[in-house]
Amino acid sequence: MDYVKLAKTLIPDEDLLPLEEYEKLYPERNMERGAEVTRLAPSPTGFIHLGNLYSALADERIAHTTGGIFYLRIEDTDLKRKVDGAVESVIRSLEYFGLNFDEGAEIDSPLNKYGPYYQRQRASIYRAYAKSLIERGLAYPCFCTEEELDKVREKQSANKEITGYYGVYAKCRNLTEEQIYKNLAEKKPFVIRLKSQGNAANKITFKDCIKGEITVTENDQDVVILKSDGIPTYHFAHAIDDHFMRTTLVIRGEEWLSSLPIHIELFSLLGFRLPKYGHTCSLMKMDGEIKRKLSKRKDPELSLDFYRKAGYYPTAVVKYLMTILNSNFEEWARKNPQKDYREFPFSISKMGRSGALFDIDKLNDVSKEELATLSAEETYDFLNSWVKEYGSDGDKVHFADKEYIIAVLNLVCGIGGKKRRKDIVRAESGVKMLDYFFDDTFSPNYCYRFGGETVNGVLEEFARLYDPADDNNAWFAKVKEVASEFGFAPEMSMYKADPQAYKGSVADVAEILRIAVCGMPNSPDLCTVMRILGKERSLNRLKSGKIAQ
RNA sequence: GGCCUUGUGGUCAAGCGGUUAAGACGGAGCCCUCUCAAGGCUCAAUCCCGGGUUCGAUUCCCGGCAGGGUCACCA
Repeated sequence: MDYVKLAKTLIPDEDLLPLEEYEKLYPERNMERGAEVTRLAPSPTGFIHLGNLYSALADERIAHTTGGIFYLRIEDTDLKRKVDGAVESVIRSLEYFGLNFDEGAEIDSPLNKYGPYYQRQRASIYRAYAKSLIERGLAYPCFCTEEELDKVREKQSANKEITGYYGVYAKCRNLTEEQIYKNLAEKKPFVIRLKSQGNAANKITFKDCIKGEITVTENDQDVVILKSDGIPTYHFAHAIDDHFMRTTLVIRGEEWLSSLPIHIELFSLLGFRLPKYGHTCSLMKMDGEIKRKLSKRKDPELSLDFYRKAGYYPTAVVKYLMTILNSNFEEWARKNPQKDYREFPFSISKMGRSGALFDIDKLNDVSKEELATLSAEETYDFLNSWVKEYGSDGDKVHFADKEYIIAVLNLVCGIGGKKRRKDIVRAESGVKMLDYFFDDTFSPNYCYRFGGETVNGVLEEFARLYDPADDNNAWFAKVKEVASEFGFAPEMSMYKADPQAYKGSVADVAEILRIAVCGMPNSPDLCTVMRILGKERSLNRLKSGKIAQ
């Protein structure tokens, strides 16, 4: 068969360059030894999720700890799934979490010499190589319809055979020249399939950077490389792009492991050197008794918006991911509390081999610790940025008074004090816990454990004694005074020694005051709370906290 | 179902022939204390099962079992 003629007929494009030209156009990158080129290659189907961030973080860390390049390529070969604005969203999302691309789609960089970074714009490269494969007798047109393919698949699975287009099932592989041209003349749509040279009986061992040694069987499937619209499939585009973009390390989800043999064959037939691969495990979740992959549809915590809305500090999410990515990260971070996580010697070989359950408790802990490293000013800025985007109108008004909020934060967080409080886990709940510092959001739960006479008496008496000029000691002395007056033990030790002799202890008196002032039995240092609230507001609350009789 | 892959406390996990089997989160308790938070201390809890190999297996081999992934003109 005249393959050259066939190639020309099938791919008549005139804008294709000789293959060597592409090699010259996209030369090997000039980099230090050991520098890795990694990439994030999402399809613009919507919004990226935690799993994407997880693997992007690995990509980014490896590229940037080795002095390499981290770039963005858009896999938009399937236009049915395209969503507008997705690319911008990917970039902005990663940026929010502190990950930046060095080059790629929509990235303004002088490094953009390996583009275009949208696969749709790279059609001619793919077609040039597909054409060459046809010329070499390594690819052929296939006229099978989807219905025919479905039928074959059904038959195969009924016979418990391996499904797919291979061996005797590869009908179009052996079409004669006449049949091909006849089909072409009839304008039958066709795809270009790889004429696989492999044999499924052969095993190949492959070293994955994350999973270690794995054995796979050689590919014998005549996979589609060019779809009927002339656009390549993932497999073909992957081989071409990662070769010409000079990717050294492909990090991708483990769902790709099973198609690795296809890629190995493609790289080999195309004469490209195989990049290194690292297949990441997926983030899992417990669904009742079942452990399963985090799902876009079922699990809101997979969406990155979830973390923004909930007000997780972006670095906290990243650090949480780091703890899963490299389990020695936590220990390192503990030893180097002042260092940026970026200084951590990230290692791909330390990545886990099996899927980790997503652990929100752990995230909360990391987040709490992270927030506790911020100054009052920084905390304000973070909370304020959350309020601007997701807060209520009331929150916005509250946050306009920066001075007041800072005073509150200094107390709530114990900033500047000897003991740092770690109350704020994330912005949403953090902002909410500030509610009682404002009259319009103060919603008390008067859950007193004493009767009206006692409560009202304590409240009235304390209001009479209260002087905002008092320091903590003087303030507490007054609480004790009130305690004695109403039959409570002024010292805990006294109460413990003889509980029967008292109505309760100072702690109970403080609780009464706290419930009146804060609307709940727990709060940070009450004396300071009252000082922040101011005399008038404090006194009002002592008054309105009384039990109606 | 075929193929690939994984199995250490509830979770993330170190350890990779001999260990009192780290650490962190979560849980329980104690201390501190005007409450809460923080902090300090303590405790409970793990090598999937069965065979080998070996003086000795959590570590190596085989077989079960249980998870996970994948079998498209989607990526």
